Amino acid sequence: MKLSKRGEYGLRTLIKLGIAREVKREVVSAAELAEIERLPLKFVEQILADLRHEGIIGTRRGKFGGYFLEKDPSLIRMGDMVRLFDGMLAPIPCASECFYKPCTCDDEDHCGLRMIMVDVRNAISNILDRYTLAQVVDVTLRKMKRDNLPIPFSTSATGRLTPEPEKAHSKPDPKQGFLALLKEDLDGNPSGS
Amino acid sequence: MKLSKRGEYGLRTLIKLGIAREVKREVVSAAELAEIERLPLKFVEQILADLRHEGIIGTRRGKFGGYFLEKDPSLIRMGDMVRLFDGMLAPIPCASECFYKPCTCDDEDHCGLRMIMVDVRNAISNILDRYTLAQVVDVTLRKMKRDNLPIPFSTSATGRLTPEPEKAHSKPDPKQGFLALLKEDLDGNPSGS
DNA sequence: GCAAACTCTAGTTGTCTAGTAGGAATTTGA
DNA sequence: TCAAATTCCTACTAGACAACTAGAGTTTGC
Repeated sequence: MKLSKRGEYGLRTLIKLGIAREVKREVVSAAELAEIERLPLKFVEQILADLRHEGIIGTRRGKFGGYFLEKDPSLIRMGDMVRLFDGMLAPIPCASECFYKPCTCDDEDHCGLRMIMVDVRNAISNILDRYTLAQVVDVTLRKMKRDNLPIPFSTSATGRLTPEPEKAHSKPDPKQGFLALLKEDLDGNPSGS
Repeated sequence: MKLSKRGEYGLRTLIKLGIAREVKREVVSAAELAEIERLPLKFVEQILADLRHEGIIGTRRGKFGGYFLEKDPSLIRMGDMVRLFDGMLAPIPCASECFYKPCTCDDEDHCGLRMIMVDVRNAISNILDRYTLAQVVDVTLRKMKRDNLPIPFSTSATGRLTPEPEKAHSKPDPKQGFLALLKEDLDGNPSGS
C-alpha cells in the first residue's frame, strides 16, 4: 500500500514550490529544493522534468533559473499527483476507478475482496481527491506560523521566538492529521477542548 | 498504493477458506483453491505456508489432506492480513502506526505531506481494521445466496434459478462496496430507495 | 505400496526502484 | 566574450523485489 520514493519526493517538492509561490519567491533551483528536502539532486531533477512535461510546473533556464508552480495550486488535486507518479489509488486494479482492469476473479460482483477494496479506494479518494495542493500548503504555513517557525524561502526571517517546546515523539498522532488541522485553522481557534 | 499479488492471492484464499468453513467443508487442497481462483498452484502453496506459520490456517497432510481455517475468522482483522503480506497500511513510513520510521524530513510535525498521509492511513485502517474475515465471508455468502448463485464447496448444489440478469459492467460501482452491502444485509432489506 | 496430498529449498525471469553519470544547451553577470 | 550557474536530456546500473517455477522429500489413507 505504499507510495514510491518518486511519488513521495514529487509531492514534497510540489509542496515546497507551493510555499515558495506563497511567499512570492519567483523560482527555486533544483539544487536548493534537493538540499532543503535532503534528497538526491539528480533524482529530483528527473521528477521535476516529469512535472514540467505535465504542465504542472514551469522553469526558467540559465543562471539564477529554477522551477516554479505553473498551474494554479487550487486546481491541483493531491489524488491526481499521486496518480501521476504511482498510478491507481486502489489497492487492486478491479477496484480502481481510473485504472480499472478486470481480474482473474470469476465473478467480480460477488467477490468479497473486491467489495472491501472498493471501499478502501473510495476512502483514499475521499481524502486525496478532495484536497488540493493549495490547501495542503495553506495548512502547512498556518501551522508553521502558529508555532513561530521560520517559513522556507522567506527573506524576512520570521525567526522563532521560543526554542521549540518539545519534539521527541515518534509515532503519528491521529490528531495531527490534515483534516483536523484544516478544520481547526479555518475555524480560527486552537484545537483545545 | 497497491497490494502485491501475494497479498491479493492470500486474501482471496483466506476468504475461500472462510466460505469452506461456513459450509462445513473440513479441508480444501491447494490444488482446488488454485483452480477455483485461477492462480498458480506453487505460488499459492507458498502463501498458504506463510499463513500456517502464522497460525492462521491449519493443515492435514497426506491423501485427502488440505488446508482449513485454524483461527476464528471473527478474530482475523483484514488489516492485519494486509500487514502480514504487504507491511504497513500507510503510504509513507512516517505516517504509519505499526511500522513507523522517521523520514528524511526536517520537522515531521510541520510536514504537509505527512499530515495528509496520516489521514489516508487512518481512512484505510478505519476500513481494514474494522472488518474481519468473518464479516467479509458473511457478506459475500449473503450476496451469492440473494442472487441464487451456487456456493463454492457446497455439496448440495444450490444452483441458480435465473441465468444471471446482466453482467457486462466494468468499472466499480461505489454502491457495490463492502460497507453498503454489510449494512444492507444486516438490515435485511434490499438497497432500493 | 502407491497415489495424493503437504513441505521445504532453491532457482529464475523479468520488472521496477532509486538512483548515478555525464554532458549539451541556455542564460546571466562581470 | 567568458565563466558560472542553471536546466535539459539520455543513458546506464546495481540491487531489490515480484511472481512465479521446479523438484525432491514427507506424510497419510486406502
